[in-house]
Amino acid sequence: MAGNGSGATAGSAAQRLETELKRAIVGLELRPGTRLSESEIADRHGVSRQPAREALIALSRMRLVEVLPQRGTVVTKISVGRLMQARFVREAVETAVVRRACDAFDRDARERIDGFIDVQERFASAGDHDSFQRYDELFHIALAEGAGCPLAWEVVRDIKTHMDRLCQLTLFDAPAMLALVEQHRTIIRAIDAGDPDGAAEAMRQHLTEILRAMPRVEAENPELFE
Amino acid sequence: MAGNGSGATAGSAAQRLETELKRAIVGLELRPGTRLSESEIADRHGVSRQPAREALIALSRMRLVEVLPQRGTVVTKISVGRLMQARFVREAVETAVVRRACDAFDRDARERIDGFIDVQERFASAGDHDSFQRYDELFHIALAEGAGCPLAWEVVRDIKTHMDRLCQLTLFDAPAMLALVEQHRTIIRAIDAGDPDGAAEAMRQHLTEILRAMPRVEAENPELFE
DNA sequence: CGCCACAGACTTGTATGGTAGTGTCGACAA
DNA sequence: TTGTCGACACTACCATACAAGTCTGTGGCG
Repeated sequence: MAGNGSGATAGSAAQRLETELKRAIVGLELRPGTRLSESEIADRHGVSRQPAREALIALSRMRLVEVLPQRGTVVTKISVGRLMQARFVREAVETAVVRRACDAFDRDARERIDGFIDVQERFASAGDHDSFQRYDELFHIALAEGAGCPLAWEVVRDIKTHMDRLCQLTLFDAPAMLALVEQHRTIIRAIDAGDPDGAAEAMRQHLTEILRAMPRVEAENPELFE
Repeated sequence: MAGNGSGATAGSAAQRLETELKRAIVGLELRPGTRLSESEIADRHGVSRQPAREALIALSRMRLVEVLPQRGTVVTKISVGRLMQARFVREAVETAVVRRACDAFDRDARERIDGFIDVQERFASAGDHDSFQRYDELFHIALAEGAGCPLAWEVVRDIKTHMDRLCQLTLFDAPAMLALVEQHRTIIRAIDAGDPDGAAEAMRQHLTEILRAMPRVEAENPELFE
């Protein structure tokens, strides 16, 4: 209850550590290749080794870190190949979601989305990259929920995490972010119009756009890629 | 190396426990609603509570169990709604996979598949449900790998696990299993013919078929559903 | 007879000590 | 100089002990 300015104190220490480490990895405070250790993380966060261990195991499940038994744990490097596969899977799921959304879309979710887009547009104009990404996530969550398939979001979530890590390097400027917001609007317009093909195509372009800068980013930061 | 006849002794105790528990849950030896406990599992398998705990956490991530803090852990009941969503997501991913397979398909994987289907057909004729499912899994793995998207399988795997649990209740007879094998052949034929729409439609029907018995199964075993 | 309080036996969560395995670095011999 | 061997420091992994919360059953009271 005491105002958690930002560090949401989730239930268990393990979960808190997990979200905190995830944030740090996606935000590139922990750069790919960084060596971690249960003990160090535990000490640094003032908890025991057990929660730290469980957090690292969770992160290894979503391939944000790689734990090498009896050797150590490292932050996984960005893999172009895996990101291409990730985009492929995400495109398959999210285009299917928007297609379904054209048939039937939950009204509450539909209204929420308008608000999300508006707020996201403001953050985009302000160049607030982190808040922009937070509302981007809310948009895609509401899309899945509105289409009646929250499970789709659970599948997409981990994939999006990796894409977000790349986006941290892409350093979108305000116009680029505004363009992405406009793509969200295009998707929603197609859904409202009941145009499945148009919605799917808009989503496809949206996801393609996000990774377009990958070659440049890789050329500029080869040490972060594998 | 040394032939692991069946009880594949994976690396860590936690992982061994996880696969063993997963097998037991999918095989309905641990029925939905069963109460578990870290201590009991640890004792029963002759290890400490820690590996048992990690295994349960892993299973809770894929929603095979639900752990209620300070209260207990239960095997999740089968949810019709979630299974419908699961089919939706799986259909989205796997139809995309077969479409891509029509463009380019790895030759080694292609050859492996023929073998898988033949073996699976034999198990189907023999009415060996477990082995049938094992080769069904190998088929879908090879499909994803052959299409160059092993990540797609990782996404589908957990979903398929839940569908497999339902299939355990469906009690396919030999003709039904042979029909499913024939659907596999239809998918492959469409891929060989370079017919994306045909392949996708065949996959769609295949996945629809699997869940067709769900209403009957739910009516016969209401206590296993939520 | 019905209801409430309390005690005990559970549960998961956390902390800590000990173990086996791996890479590293330095001494030593060819 | 180079190749080899050995002690050491470090890791994740496992076992055990403790803490905190929840349900249950029971006994006393109204």
